[in-house]
Amino acid sequence: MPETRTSEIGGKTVNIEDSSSAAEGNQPQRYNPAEIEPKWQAVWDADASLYAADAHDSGKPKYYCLEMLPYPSGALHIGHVRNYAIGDALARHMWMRGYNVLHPMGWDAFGLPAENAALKNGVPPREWTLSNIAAMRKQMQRLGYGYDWAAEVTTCLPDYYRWNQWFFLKMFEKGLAYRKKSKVNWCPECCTVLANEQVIGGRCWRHEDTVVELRDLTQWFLRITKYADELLDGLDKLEGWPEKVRTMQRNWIGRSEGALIDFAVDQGVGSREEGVEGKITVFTTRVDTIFGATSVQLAPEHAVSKAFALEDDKLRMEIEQLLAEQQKARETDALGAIEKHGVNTGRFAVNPFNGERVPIWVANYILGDYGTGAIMSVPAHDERDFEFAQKYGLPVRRVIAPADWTKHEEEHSAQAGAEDVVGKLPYLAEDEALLVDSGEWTGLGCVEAQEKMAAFAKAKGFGTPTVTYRLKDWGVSRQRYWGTPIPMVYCDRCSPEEPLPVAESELPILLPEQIDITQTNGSPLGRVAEFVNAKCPKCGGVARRETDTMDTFVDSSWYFYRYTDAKNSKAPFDSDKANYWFPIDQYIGGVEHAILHLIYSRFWTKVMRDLGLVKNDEPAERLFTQGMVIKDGAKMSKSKGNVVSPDDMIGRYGADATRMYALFAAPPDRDLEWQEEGVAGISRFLGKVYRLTTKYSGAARKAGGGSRVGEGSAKEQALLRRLHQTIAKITQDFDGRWHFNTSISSIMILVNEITANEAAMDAGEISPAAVAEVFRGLILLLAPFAPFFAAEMWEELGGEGVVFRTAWPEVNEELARDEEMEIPVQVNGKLVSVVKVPAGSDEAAVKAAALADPKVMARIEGKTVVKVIVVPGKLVNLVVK
RNA sequence: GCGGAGGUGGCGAAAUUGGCAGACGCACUAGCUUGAGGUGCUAGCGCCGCAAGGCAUAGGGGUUCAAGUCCCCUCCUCCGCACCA
Repeated sequence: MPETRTSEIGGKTVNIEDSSSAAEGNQPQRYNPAEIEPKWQAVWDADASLYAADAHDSGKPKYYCLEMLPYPSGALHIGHVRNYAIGDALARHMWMRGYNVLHPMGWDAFGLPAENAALKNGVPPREWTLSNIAAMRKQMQRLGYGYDWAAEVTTCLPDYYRWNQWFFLKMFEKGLAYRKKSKVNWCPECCTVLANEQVIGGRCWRHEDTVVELRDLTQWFLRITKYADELLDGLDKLEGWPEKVRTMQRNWIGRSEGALIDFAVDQGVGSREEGVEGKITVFTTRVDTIFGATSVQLAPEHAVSKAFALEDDKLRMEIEQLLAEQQKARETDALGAIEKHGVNTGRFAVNPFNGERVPIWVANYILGDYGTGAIMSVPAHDERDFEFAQKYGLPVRRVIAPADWTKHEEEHSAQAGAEDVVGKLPYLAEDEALLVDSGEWTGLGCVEAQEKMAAFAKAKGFGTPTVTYRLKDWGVSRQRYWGTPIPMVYCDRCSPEEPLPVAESELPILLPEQIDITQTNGSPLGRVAEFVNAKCPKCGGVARRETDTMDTFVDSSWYFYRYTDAKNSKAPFDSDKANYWFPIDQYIGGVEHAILHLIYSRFWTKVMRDLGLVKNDEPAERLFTQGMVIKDGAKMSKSKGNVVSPDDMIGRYGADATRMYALFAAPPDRDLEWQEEGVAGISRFLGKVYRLTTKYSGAARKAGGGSRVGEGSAKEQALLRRLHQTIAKITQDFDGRWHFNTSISSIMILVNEITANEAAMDAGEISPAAVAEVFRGLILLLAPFAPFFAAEMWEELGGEGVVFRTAWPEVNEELARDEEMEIPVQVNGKLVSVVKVPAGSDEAAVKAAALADPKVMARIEGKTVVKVIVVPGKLVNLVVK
C-alpha cells in the first residue's frame, strides 16, 4: 500500500511514493578516496563563491572562525592538519547552522628560514617563499579545507607590509614607537636580536639549543607597557580563553605593587659619573619591613655601583666579576640557582624612616633591569635576603610578627634562647601580622602599614607608591633582510640626534629584490646602496635609511583584520568591515603562542582602537588551544625520525580519513598520539558507510524520508531513535566541549546499528522512507568531519545542493526519546541485575520491577531490606542486612 | 619552590550533573567469507578463577546507600613561571 511521507531532513519537502524494499536495484560499491577526493577538489577549486563570506546585510548572524596562519616552510605538518581540521569542522558546522561564516587563510611569510634557504641553495627568499605558499595552498586544498581564498593574506608582499610601515609611523607619531639603547637578547644562530617574549628559558624560541647572548644595542621598541594594566585587566573578561593562557599572560605582565624609597648616600656618591645623584632609590613591595633593613643591595650595573667602582680599582674588579656571574647565569637560564655573591662597598646609605646608616653592597643576584636595580635588604622577612645575610654575617632584625608573637618569644627565650627565634626566620608575614620594633608604626597591621608608610614617604618627599611590571617594551628591530623595512631615516645634517619618519605618501618602502645574501654579519640591507641612500624628509638632503627590519610578530599581530578587506589599497582595512566581523568568534591555534603572538595581537588591537580603526578592545572572543600531535610518546622531530607526513597519509587513506582520525584519536585540547593503524580504521569505517550508502541510495532517491512517531516496525522506530539521538549528541558537542572524538564514535554507533539492521531493511521491515532519512541524516552529520566523502554520498543520495550548505539536521525530541529504560539494580552497592522498565516509570514501578527480578530475589532471600534507593531513570540500590 | 593540566585494559580513549567503569576505535584470538594486493561478516577480548565469585580507575585514608567523579595525604608525568625584591 503506497503511502505519502514528507522529508524533514536534508532539503526540500517532497512527496514520494513508497516502495517495498530499500535496497532495490542497488549494488554496493567500494570506497576509493583517490577517485572521489580529486573529483570534488576540482569542483570546489573552480567555484570561489563556495566558501566566500556573504554580504554583511545577508541577514544571517556572522561567525568569524579563524585558525592561526602557518609559516610557509614548504609543507604542512600533521599538527597543522589537526589544527585546521578542527577549524574546518567548526566552520562547516556553522555554515550548516545558517551563519554567515568568515573562514580565511593566509601566510606568515616573512622570516629567517627564507634567508637561510637563500644562503644554502641560492634561491631568492621571495621566490622560495612564494613557491612554498603555492605548495602548501595545494596541500590545504587537497585536504579539503574550506577557505575563502579571495581573502588570502601574504605578509611578505608589499600590499600587506606597507601597512606594517603605516602602523609604525602612526605609533611613532603617538610616541608608541621609539628608539633606545639597552641590553638586548642576541641569538647567534639567527644573527639578530630577539624580543623578551622570544627568549624561552634563556634560549631562542626558534633554536632551542641556542643560548641567547646579551648585547648593548640601540633598537626600536613598541611601547606595549603603556597598555600593561589594560592587557592585564582585560584578561579577567576573556572568559572564552583557556585559564592557562590567561595565567601565563598574567605572569608575563608581572604587575607588582610597591613603593620607591630614597636612601641618601652618606658622604655623597662622587661626581665623576654623570646623572648620579646622592641617593639610591630602592623598589620594595614590603615597605612595612623597612625598619628591618640592614643593608642596601645594588645591581652590578647600577649607576651608583659604577660610580663607586670609578673610585676604587679593587672594587671595580669585584663588581665586574659579579656582573659576569650574573650575565652567565642569565644566558644559561640558571639565574634561579645562582650562588649569591656580593661585595661590601664600604659606603653607607641612610634609611629615611629611622635615619639609620646601613652598608651598601653590590650583589650578583640583583637585577639591573627590574625595579630600580636596587633593594633594601630585610633578612628577617625575605628568604633571599636571609640567605645573603647568613653568608656575609649581616644582622637579622625582626620587625614583623604574628599577632600572638610576644607570648611565643617569651617561651622561646625561657627555653632555648634567642637563637631559636632566629632559626624560625625568615618570617614571611601573613595579612594579620603586625609590625614590631618599627618606631611610630609599631603595632600596625602589615597591609595597613604598607599603605600608610608609602603615603608618608611621599608626603615627606623621599618616596612614592609605585607599580612595576615584568613586561618590557617590545623590541621590534631585526638585523635581517627578509622582513618589513622600518620606515625611518637618519639625517646627519638636519637631525643628527633623532631619526625621522618617512612621509606616509612614500610607502611602501620596498624591500629590494636583487640582493646578495651571502654574508651573515649585520643587516644585509646595509650593503644595498640604493636602499640605504634616501632623501631626508625634512631637508631634502642625503640621508641614510634604517636598515633593520621588523620582527615578524608585527605581521601576525593584525593579519586577521586584513582578512576582512584583503584588497584594500587605501587603508589597512575598512573599519566598517572590521567592525562587522570583529571580534573573532573563535580563534584556534597552538598554546606555544600564549605569550608571543597572543599578547602582541591584543596590544595591537588596543592601539588600533585608540587610532579609531576598530571598536573592539580584544581581537578574539574565544580562544581554543589544541594539543600537540606526538608519535611514539614524543614530539615529532626530524632528529627523532618520528615525523608523520600528511601527504603520505592522504596518499594511503585519503584526506577525509586523515582529518577525521586527527579528530577521533583524542579530544582536540589534549595531546594526540598518532597511530597509523587508527587512520586505517577510520578509512575502513568510511568504506563501510560507502558500501551501505551506495546499497541503499536508490531508496533515498525515491523516498523523501519522514520521521513518524509510533508508526512503523519496532526496528524502524529504534533505528530512527538512534539517528535522532546521534544528531542530539553531535549538536551538543559542537555547542559545548568540542569532544569530536565522541561525536565521531557516536556516528560509528549509528552505523553499527544500521549494519545490524541490514536484513530488516532488505526485507522491507524498515521502510525505504525511514532508510532515506537515516542515510541523509548520517551524511549530514559526517559533513563537517569528512567533506569530500559527504559531498560524494550526498550526490549519491540525490541530495539537493551543496551538502555543507544544507541545514544541519534538527533533533526530533519525541523520536529520540527511549521507550524502555534499562535500570541497573544493586544490592548493597553491587550490581546484581538489570531490569527493563517503560520510559517514565515512577519510583514504585521501578522498585517493584527490581524486587521481582529473579537474580535480585535470589540475592536478598532470607535477608532484611533495610532501605531502597531509587534514582529515577538511573538505578535502584537495595540495602539489605 | 609556585601555578596549571594529567595518571583509567596490550594501545588511543569513553563515562558532561556522585549512580551498570572500559562506549567507540586500534591491536589480538577464533570461525565464516573473500582471495590479485591495507577485504567483508560473526563472536570473544580489564585482571584472577574451571566455575560460583572475587578484585580493579597511580597509592593510602575519608564522606556516602553508592566514588574514576567529592574531601585529606602521598607518589609520578607533562606544561608554564621561578632569586622579579
